[in-house]
Amino acid sequence: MLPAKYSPKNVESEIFKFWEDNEIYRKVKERKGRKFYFVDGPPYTTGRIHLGTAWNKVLKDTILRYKRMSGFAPTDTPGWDMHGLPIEVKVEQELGFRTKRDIESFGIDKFIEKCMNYALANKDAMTEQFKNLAVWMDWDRPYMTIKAEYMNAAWFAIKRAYERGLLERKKMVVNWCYRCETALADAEVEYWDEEDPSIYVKFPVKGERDTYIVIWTTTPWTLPANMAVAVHPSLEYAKVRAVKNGKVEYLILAKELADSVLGKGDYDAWEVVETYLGEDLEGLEYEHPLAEEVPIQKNWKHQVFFADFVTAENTGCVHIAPGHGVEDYELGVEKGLEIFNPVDDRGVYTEKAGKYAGKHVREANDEIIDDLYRKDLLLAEEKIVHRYGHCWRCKTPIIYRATEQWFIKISELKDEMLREIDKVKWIPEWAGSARFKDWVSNAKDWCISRQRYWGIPIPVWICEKCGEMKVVGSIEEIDWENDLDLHRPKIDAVTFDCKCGGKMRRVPDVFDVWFDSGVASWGSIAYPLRKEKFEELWPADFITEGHDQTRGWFYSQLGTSVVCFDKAPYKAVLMHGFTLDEQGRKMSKSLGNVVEPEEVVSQIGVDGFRLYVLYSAPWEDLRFSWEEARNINRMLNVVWNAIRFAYTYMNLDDYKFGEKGELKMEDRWILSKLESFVKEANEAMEEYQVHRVVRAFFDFFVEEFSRWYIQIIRPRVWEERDSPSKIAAYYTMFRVIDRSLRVIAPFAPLISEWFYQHVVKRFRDGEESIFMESYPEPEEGMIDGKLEEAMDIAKDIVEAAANARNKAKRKLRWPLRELVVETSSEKVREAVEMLEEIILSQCNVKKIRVVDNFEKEIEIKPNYKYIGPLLKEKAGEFAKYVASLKEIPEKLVFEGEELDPKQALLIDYRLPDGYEYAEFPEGVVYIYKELDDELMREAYAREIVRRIQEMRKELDLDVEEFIQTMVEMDPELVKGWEEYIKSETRSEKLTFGKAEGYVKEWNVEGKKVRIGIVRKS
RNA sequence: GGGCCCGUGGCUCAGCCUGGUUAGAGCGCUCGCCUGAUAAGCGAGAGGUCCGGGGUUCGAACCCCCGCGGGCCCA
Repeated sequence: MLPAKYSPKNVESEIFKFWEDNEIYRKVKERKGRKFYFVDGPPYTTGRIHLGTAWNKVLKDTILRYKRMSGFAPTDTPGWDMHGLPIEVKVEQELGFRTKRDIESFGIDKFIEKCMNYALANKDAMTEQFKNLAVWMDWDRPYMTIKAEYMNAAWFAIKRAYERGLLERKKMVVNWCYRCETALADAEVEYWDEEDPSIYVKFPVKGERDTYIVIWTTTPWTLPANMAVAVHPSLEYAKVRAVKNGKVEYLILAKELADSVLGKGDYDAWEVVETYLGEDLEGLEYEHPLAEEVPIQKNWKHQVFFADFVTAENTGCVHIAPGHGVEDYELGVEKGLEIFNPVDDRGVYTEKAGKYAGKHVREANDEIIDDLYRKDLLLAEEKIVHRYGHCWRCKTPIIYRATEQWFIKISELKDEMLREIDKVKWIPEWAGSARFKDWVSNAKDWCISRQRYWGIPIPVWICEKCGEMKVVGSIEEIDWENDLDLHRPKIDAVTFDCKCGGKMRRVPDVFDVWFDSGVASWGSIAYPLRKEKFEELWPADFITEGHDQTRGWFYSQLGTSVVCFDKAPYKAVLMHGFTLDEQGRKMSKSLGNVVEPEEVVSQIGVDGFRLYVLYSAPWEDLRFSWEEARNINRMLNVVWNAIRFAYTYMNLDDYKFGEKGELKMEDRWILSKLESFVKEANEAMEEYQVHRVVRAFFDFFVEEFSRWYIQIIRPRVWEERDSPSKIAAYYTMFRVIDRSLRVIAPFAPLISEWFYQHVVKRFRDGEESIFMESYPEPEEGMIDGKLEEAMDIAKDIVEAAANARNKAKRKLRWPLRELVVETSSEKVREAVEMLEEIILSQCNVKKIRVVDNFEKEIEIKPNYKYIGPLLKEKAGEFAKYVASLKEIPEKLVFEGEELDPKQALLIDYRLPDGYEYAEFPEGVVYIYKELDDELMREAYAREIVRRIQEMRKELDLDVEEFIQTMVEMDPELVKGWEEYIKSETRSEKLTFGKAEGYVKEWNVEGKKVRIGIVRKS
């Protein structure tokens, strides 16, 4: 016997042990197969996986298992993204560090060692978590971004970029984290709402008394670096005469914005005195508002320029600080302005900032506002809540700073990248054609340098003396001791001799970690250090990641790959969603709505978890719901019970698969459904539509197989040994179970393997593991569309009959004389003919009849509500006329007036006595609800049988055990059904008299009946 | 301001690409049933302006346009 209840824990522990003891994964992997190059998007080694990571790997595992069963030998190397700020930040926290200086004094070598140990430990912890989700990947041989052979792949890429003129060092305004003291890529900036000052500042126009240009900013701290003001050339500007406390000022700003801006200041009145276009303003000079506080500003000329990026918002005059804004910078370069940046790496003003030197920019805001106020240059001050960028790791608000950085010139590669996107198969299609293309179209040059420690060192050496630059494209060009020793600070000690006689030293930067993972498609197979695999496999056949990777891994990979090979590194991309909480919010620690994968697994098991996440469309976000998750488990339990049912009898009879017996209609039907299901699964998998397989599985196995097929064949399995009909049922059930399990095995590997070992291999020879079996392909010859359609109709009829019984209050246990199907459909007629036996037994009726028109009587009554107001006093006469009607007239003419019969008449159908009806899609079903004596006796017999069965159960008798039964009742009530009762209940003897043994008193339809049973030992 | 996705009973979602019976499922609810899969299982019923408005079409949840609401990303 199989366990009565599905216990995920027992199944899991047994199968995990079985796999391990027998090295099943290794054996499966050794099998030959067609190539399928899958590249694992490396999760960052944070130490714990979350729901989304778990979903991601389960999705990958399912596809890999499917591919293996389908004759492929997919690559399944897991990857780990191990460098970068997140780990540095963690280690810094552990050590209590606050700045880079803490690291330097601690020692970079020791710091790097800590980072490495931390990353390795996290990797191990996460590996265990993934293994516990039954993810089969090559865990003993992962690719790691910290390995020399991997770092080499990044060096190779940067050398290619250099050779193609796509590597550039330039001063550029970048996202800067002053806590981490490094540049950040756009992909590393997270946006959320932040409250900032919103100030309107008056810049005094040179040589014109009391005249000002009005600008607006949310970053007062950038004012010390102001170098210019920008206006839009074709926007209309105004000089406004404004009066405050009797004092007159002239303010220059966009005309259409004047009222709203002046309204914010304390002006008593204002009027436009002059207007001009933006282009007329060019060259207008002004004095820096903080020239006294920042004396260096006195050295430079400040004037108005025009620029197209200016919009009619705020004041229409934009404060330009080329050292602190991307557009500002570009304008600055164009106009030959000083790229003035008085802020250091830590976000602290340098000496150049005069009065503010030594202050942190975030703290300086208030002081600057005060100074402006004191100088009467502050027109208005407000607060604003707006989206502002933050460092993705330490959450510090970023600032923009002009610094020297290394860039990949994406701007020159964009067209090629966009072309490559079109060649990739995207699932869903819009992931590529819309979302990704949009990102790439707007991409700027990629800043790949970081002023940090824990990363792949940028392999650029520069001569101290002559500035000559050398880009190293292979680790073989330098000495390295072991594969983990290419990190800082060791690499910093490597120098080259320059032609000029000087020493070449490495630039101190490390790579953006997105560059690390960007080279995964060849780094993971150690190219170019080793060539064979690359030549055989590249590019990847398939990758899958979440939609956040649009600007992450999908992008970084495409960029590096186009640089190196002019080609996309992947052929197909499945973009999956995010896991959200039940309300559709992001899961986050601060909201306290985080659900851990382990928590889910402990409640519903690994297979339950996997099926749950694979149940909905992968590209949709997944709102996690406990209710839904448990629901999956209930369905799995039905699967369990269905297989257990089949097993019980097949096992009892020692069935061996092969014998087919005589297939009946229901057998042929479910076998047809099985092949339709297999077909659907294959088609869906080819499109990576995993959810369709899971849904089809539950539909088929729970709905069709368990709830319908097994229901129908139940009596057949307790026929005598060797009955051809019973053998046919066994054959059918086995085939269904065997093939269904193999279809669903990639999704629910543990329970499938368990059944394979305990059930499938009990009745036929098999492989050592279900994962050495092949994935079923549909045998289309067995699909019988007509039969499937007929069964749908039969189901509808049975359902309607149940409905009618409900109305007539006749339980299913009570047999009924007749079922009439009224229909005009030939298909229904054929279906009834074909499947009569099934309908009869499922409806528990003796006879079924199909008619075009059931002999019912109609009663026609006038609709007084309608005719009353129309016919007034003639209504009574009309009623008489209606009473004479025998059938519904097509035309209704009364007293020369034509009436619409549909409105004027109410039709009542009266069924002949004793009938009840219910509708079904193709007609109406009628049952005859009265029971004659003969039917009553059968009904009683069934009632008695049911109660004896329950008593057997209470005594915990074996299914096969015989008993003696005594019933205290009038034997006439079940006359003619004695043998039936005996055989159904395995009673050797049935007597009507004093009950002995285990005795119970029952109330059967109002009659007291005492039943006694004695077990036959 | 721009791009993308989503909006279907109380809840979670299929269906939409490829227009065509009376729009489905599960959960929940109400009422029943079954009892040799049984601390399970099954059925029926109630419950839907398929976000709104236009358009195309003989016909629109589905295709097109314009809105509204939510989410993500970008400015």
